[in-house]
Amino acid sequence: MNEKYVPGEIEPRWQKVWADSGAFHSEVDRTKPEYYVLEMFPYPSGALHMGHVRNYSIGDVVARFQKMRGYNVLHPMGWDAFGMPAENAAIKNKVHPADWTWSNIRNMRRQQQELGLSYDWDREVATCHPEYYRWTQWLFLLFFERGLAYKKKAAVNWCEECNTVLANEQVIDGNCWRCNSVVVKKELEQWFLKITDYADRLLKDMDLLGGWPERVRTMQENWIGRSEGAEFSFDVPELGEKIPVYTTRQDTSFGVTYVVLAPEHPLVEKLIAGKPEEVAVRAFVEKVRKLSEINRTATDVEKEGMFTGTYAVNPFNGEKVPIWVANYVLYEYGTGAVMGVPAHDERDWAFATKYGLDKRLVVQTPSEPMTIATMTGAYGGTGVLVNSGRFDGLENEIAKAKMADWLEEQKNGHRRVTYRLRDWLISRQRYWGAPIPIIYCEDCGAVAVPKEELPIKLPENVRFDVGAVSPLATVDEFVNCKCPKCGKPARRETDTMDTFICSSWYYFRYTDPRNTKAPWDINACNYWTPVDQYIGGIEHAILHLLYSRFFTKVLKDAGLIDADEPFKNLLTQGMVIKDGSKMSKSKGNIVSPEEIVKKYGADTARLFILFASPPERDLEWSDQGVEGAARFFNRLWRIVHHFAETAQGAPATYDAAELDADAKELRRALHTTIRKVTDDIADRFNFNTAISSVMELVNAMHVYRDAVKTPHPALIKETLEALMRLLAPFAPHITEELWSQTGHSDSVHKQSWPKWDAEALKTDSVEIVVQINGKVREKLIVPSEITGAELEKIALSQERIQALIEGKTVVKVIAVPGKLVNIVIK
RNA sequence: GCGGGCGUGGCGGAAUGGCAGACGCACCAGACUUAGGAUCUGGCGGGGCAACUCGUGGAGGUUCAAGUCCUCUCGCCCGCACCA
Repeated sequence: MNEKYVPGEIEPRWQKVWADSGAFHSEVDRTKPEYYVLEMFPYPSGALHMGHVRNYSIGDVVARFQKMRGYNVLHPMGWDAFGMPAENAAIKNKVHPADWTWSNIRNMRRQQQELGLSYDWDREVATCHPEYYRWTQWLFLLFFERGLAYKKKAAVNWCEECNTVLANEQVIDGNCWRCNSVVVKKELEQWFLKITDYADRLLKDMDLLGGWPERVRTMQENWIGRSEGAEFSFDVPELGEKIPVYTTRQDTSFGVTYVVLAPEHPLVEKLIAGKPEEVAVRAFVEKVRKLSEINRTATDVEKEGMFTGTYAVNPFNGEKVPIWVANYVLYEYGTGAVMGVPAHDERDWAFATKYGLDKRLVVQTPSEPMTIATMTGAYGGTGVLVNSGRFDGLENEIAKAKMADWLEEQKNGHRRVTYRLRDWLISRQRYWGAPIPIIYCEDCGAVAVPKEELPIKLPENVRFDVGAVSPLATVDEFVNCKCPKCGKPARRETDTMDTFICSSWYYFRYTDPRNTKAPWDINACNYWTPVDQYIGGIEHAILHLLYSRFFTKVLKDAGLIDADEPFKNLLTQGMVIKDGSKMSKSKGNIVSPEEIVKKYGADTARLFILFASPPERDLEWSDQGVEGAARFFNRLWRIVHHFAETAQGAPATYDAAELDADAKELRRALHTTIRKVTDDIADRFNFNTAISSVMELVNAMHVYRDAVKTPHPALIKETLEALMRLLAPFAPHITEELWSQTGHSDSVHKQSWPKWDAEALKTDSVEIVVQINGKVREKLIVPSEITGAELEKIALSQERIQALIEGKTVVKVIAVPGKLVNIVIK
């Protein structure tokens, strides 16, 4: 047997054995319960970083643990391989994006394999492979057929740096999610997916996501942003026009003192035509439109507006109110026009105050009546309606419903639900993505490419430095084609799809990755999905996780899957931090996983990462902590070797009742650990405490070693075997090696998860704390099965306790068997 | 502004309402050593010689008993944010 633990020798050897034997390959097996564990597939940027290592280490523990528990585990890995960095590399270094991407994949796959992760490599997918994006295109056509993909001209987000449009979800604080440069608005014709059709279901089905962190659910709820209100119109008699407004506070309609439009509103031109205000308003509109999204919408921006010179009529009371244009009204939300109720809306209050507009109180609090004169701001709370004609005296919540009813009766308006969520802009003016399979024909319009012609492959010889147009537009052989409907010469769509489309369905593809007839076999897919445990970073809380939910619902409607939701349970891992901030190249605080593996081994890297922090929390990297993990393995190695001979040939069973006190104690420690590790992994993913309890077990083995001359062979055998199995999901190599060295011919990873014996957890005696008024005053060792009444008697008879309660009145005694006695005295 | 989360030793972090600080790191002392950055043993929240006492951001409360439950409050992080 080897005297020293040399991970560099052990790890590659076992990795090869596992790969050669197909140890982690899985197939549909209906005799077993299935478990699908998935880590978010990476972008092949070049090399793994510690965040990846953390992500995969967590997933691997879950996968290996569930496998040992008897589940048929699906644990795949792949590549989110389309995207900008490959194209930027092409421009900068004159490498083809495909070459750059595939070489990165090779390198990162090797790094993953060196971590000993239990992936089924037979199921690997890469979104840039034609056999993958063929189905991305097929799915696009499915959306197109179902009326869920459409093209429209709109003011869209444009990143000057990336030379492409962005989805709303990809604009973070007014900046591009990728390159962080300022996003501008451009009027362009683009492809959208109708995610808004699913807004309500995306919201409602949040109930099915009990296994998701509260935080992520709330973020999605906020993003979808549902609000209930009413839409109705103000007449503009002099023009014969109507101005529809959207409000959630129709109960305050009698408090309207002005109406205000977004500068982009198409009615503005008509309203100002021929008025003295015309020139000034037009200049104002131009000024506002030029502002970037962030400058336009920040709450601290001063509210500015102008009177249009025209008036509108409030349908509730027939009153004439001035029509304004203001920078704080968003054209994209609601109807792009708002009723101004200064008394009951903070923004309106500020605006009315600034421009001297009227304020009228219509919701009153009868207990402490307010007046406009004494109010210092808008009142947004509940109350009773006043100054509201026939609605006077109603509770405002009731008035809301009554006034909506009235609008509907008058046919001048209706209830309306509005969402903040916008349709998903998915076309990109870039090369390295899945081409949108649409052909434009002069006669037939936008026509779907016939499915049998998929994939529409990316041409290889393309110039990438063409600026703000899609590189594909410059390739004539690609662009020119025939209309599938009428056969006339036609042009291909030259935009590619947002990479988030590719990643919205990859977890379904894993269930049947080599299917050439369909994106997946329905039966295989339904066997494995939904994903039982998904693991990844919080940065995808909205983007990827919302898009995937949307895709899943559409695919369910199309009959391609049974699941309502893609990911049953979600674990959002924390970041890896060093010196107080996230590891990044620019901060120069990167620790290379490859170097750590080289120096200490994969097991040590994994153990440290799992031990240092619970998975959801940020993890502070510590070189000394890694040393500690390595030290633990050396200690483990030595104690296993110390006992190996004792265990050799020991009987498989023994009579626990015959054990001496030291042996009993070791056995108790062992079974306590089995229970703790099992619960920690299964119930709460607290790998850090699971590992610490294994460390305690190893400490207990040292104590046993020092305490006895002749260790109990069968107990030692039981302990070693359980120890190896408990640690196997965390440290697959060293446990496999020690398992083999202690005379086992099969893999430790094929063993079943150890079970604890409840009988072994029992102790003959327990320590009881005796408190007086909640303060610990004495500790006793008593037989474990002692009752509360007996406990109380013993506690009170203690000399020390006697002395302390001398002369006082014992008010009450609480005795908790196995725990404590609390004596309350006065 | 709205929503979510987090505040515990020098550090990472433990604690079904029941001995606060498990486990590990760092540190200190000792052993073995020519040597140790290997290993082993012991110590390690503050104050106090001790008995004891204070201590989980702060202030109240519930309870025999609170890091844990409730109310208020302070600080930090994250998300959304002129969404009508």
